Amino acid sequence: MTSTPIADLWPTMPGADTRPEAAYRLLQAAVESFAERGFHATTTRDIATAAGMSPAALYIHYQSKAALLAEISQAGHAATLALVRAAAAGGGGPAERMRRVVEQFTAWHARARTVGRVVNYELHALPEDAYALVAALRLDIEREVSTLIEAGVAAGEFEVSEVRTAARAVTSLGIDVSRWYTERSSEAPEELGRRYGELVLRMLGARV
Amino acid sequence: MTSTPIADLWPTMPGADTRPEAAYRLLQAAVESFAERGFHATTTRDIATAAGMSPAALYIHYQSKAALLAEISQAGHAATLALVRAAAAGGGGPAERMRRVVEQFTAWHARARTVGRVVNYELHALPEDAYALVAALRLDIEREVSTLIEAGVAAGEFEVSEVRTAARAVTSLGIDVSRWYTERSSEAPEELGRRYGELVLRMLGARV
DNA sequence: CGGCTGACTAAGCGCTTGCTCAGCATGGTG
DNA sequence: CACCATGCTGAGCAAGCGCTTAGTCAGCCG
Repeated sequence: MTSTPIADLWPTMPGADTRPEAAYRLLQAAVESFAERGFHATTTRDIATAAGMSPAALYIHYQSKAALLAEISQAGHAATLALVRAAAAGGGGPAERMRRVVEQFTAWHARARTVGRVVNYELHALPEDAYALVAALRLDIEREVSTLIEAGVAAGEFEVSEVRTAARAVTSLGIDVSRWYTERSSEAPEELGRRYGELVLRMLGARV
Repeated sequence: MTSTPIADLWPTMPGADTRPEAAYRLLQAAVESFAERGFHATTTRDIATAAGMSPAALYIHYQSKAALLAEISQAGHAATLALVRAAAAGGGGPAERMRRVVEQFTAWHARARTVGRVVNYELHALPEDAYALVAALRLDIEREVSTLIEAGVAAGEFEVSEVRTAARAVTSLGIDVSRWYTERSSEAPEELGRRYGELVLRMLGARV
């Protein structure tokens, strides 16, 4: 509810955004419902009612209930990958860049936890072609983290025995935030990000 | 499939286990289905067929589909809590005990990943009374970890700024293993446990 | 103004769902 | 032998599902 609205995930470039406002409302309602009850427990009537329409109106804007999920999942994954790439590409050494990645990755999963839940826990409900697309994006995110860890090891800033396991642990920590974080959590997303950044750097053997 | 069968979660004390074999088969089939497709996407026909029976036979052994889920979730949580308590209660200092907890907690979520998925990701589908019971068990697990961290800080073995956040991170790492671990994962559950134990100790500021 | 278009609804179709029930085979007991 | 409890099946019910269809209506263009 107070989490980042879905509309923030779509590019708002002038002219590029011709989607009718009703389609956004449906998307937002779908995110909320899928996150709370899961894809299969959500009915098209739930989504349509929450968006203030009749069930039939949904099919004017989307081909199916699964198409809604696919759109949410793809946009969510694309946004996450962009966030990680931007954080990793900034200035500084590997440790500084890793801290930035974890801070933002974690904060995103806390702030956009409803989208995050759909993105991370409704993969199995995706149609096969949408799944393939999304799986590639997930691999890219993991690779970005792995590359950063390798850079840190090469620079002598990290001490890691198994890069893949460490990369798994780092992304895993962030992803799981979307499972347990609630609006009643005591830490603000940014504060949680800072703390997780600290924990991860120590985990990677960086002198902090 | 090659993950720990559900039967291992029930006590096999002589005399205490009067459950008919067919009930175990249903339980096992339900775990497999719930883990793969989720509770709501699984039909009673799926479960019954996988157990080699007609749909009606299910209702001789369990009151409802939800009762099957409740049984799985409660047994799974109870087993996890027992595992954590046993690992934490063994000999050694806080660091040694924490290493043991993480090793076993992690290995369990890898080995029993199908049960783990149901336990961690189908909570929302539980009837209210079963949910309350299970939520209490989850709190106990988290408290066990928090207490151990506090002991480590008091003994000067850990250096942690926020105990609750650190405890969240530790349990979070283990839980998320059940999401991504597959039988094709390169590391055996025990090896993954050892690596995660190492990472967590460094995260907690222990000199290792 | 008439004609058209695109967003929307009321009604409901075909199908699947969780669950029920009457009845059948089996095996132990008197 | 009769009797019955146990474990199960085949058939099927009521409810709810995703999605379709026929039709309404506001707004724009000439």
